[in-house]
Amino acid sequence: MALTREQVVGTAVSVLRDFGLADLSMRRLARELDVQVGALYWHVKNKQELLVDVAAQLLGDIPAEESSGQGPGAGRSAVVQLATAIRSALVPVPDSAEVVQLAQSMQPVALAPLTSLRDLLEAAGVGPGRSAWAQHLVLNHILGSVAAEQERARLASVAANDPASPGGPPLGADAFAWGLEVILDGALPR
Amino acid sequence: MALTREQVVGTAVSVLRDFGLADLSMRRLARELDVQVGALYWHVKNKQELLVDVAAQLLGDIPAEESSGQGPGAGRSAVVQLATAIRSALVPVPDSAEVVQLAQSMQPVALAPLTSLRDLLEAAGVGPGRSAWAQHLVLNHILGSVAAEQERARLASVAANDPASPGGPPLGADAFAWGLEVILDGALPR
DNA sequence: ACCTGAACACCGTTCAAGT
DNA sequence: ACCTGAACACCGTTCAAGT
Repeated sequence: MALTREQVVGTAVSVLRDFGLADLSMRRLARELDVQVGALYWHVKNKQELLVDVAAQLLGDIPAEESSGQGPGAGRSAVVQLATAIRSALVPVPDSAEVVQLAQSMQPVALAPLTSLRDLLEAAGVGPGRSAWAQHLVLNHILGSVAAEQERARLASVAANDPASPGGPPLGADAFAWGLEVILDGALPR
Repeated sequence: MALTREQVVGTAVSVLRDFGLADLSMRRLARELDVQVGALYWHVKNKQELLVDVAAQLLGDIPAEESSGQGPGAGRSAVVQLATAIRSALVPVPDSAEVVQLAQSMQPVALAPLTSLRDLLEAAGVGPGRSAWAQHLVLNHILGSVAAEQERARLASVAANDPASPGGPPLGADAFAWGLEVILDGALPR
């Protein structure tokens, strides 16, 4: 049976999930699919385009809008919910922040949850001229937090039984939540 | 005359500045220095360690502390000043955000201006338990803004005379300043 | 339409051997 | 102490040729 683009993307996602971006090479992918490298280039233009699809799949399971009722603070809590969902989807996948950042810069509208984030921010009361800025502010916080947490995990697994702990205090879900509140406190009408 | 580590780092910085991270290979560096690749490894443990030094040099010219008087808002404006200085140092150097992020994750205390940023935030009134979180929040904003702006510049220079402008509204110094104010509004006592 | 085989032009890192 | 020469084990991408 013929190879499909979905198989290529799916295998790329699972290599990323299990081994990280450093191991996600076109040649490794071809080996995993029992195929020659050149075959991949019939289904995919190049590695960058493949990574855009990988990012889309990582964010694909996130509910699109989530209308969260009315009343004061409803818009704000919808933003918190979506941002937290994005973070949760990325945290378990190594180097996912890097992949999403690359995809976002190459195809600014290809990732639905990220444009949905901008809409929710606008609905929550950030000025219309500021919604793209606010979107980037929140997104940089998400991706930065995820990258930092994964880096910490990577160092911990390398250090293992190293008695000298690597300096920094633990960042995590609580640091992320705090930063998100700070941003929304400053960006939304109080 | 013998090659020095300073020469290696300095040449790496100038290749980064002129051609970007994709062109900053150990082999390219060796060619630029009229030397065999292996020679570099006598002066530098590996490429990652070299990039940490590159990041340090990029941030090296930034004034360390800048005591900005007393009175209300003095601490806050010192934070704004330092964050803006860091942004200004990185914006003209392609891929500098990536390099600094890598260096920061490998050697959390090696980059003086970044720890100085944390101290200023603490002095400006962010809770002592929150200063590391606030440092990361501001740093993610700086690096994310710089990366976005450089990516925009890269696309613009590739597109050149492409009539279809690439979607996103312009981000820049004003978007950065807005985001910084938002963060400080939320993080500092009002 | 879909894939193989093979090439092109690269990488980072190591290390015996030279001076 | 400092560097060369050469190798090892990789990369992404292209493309004639096969089926």
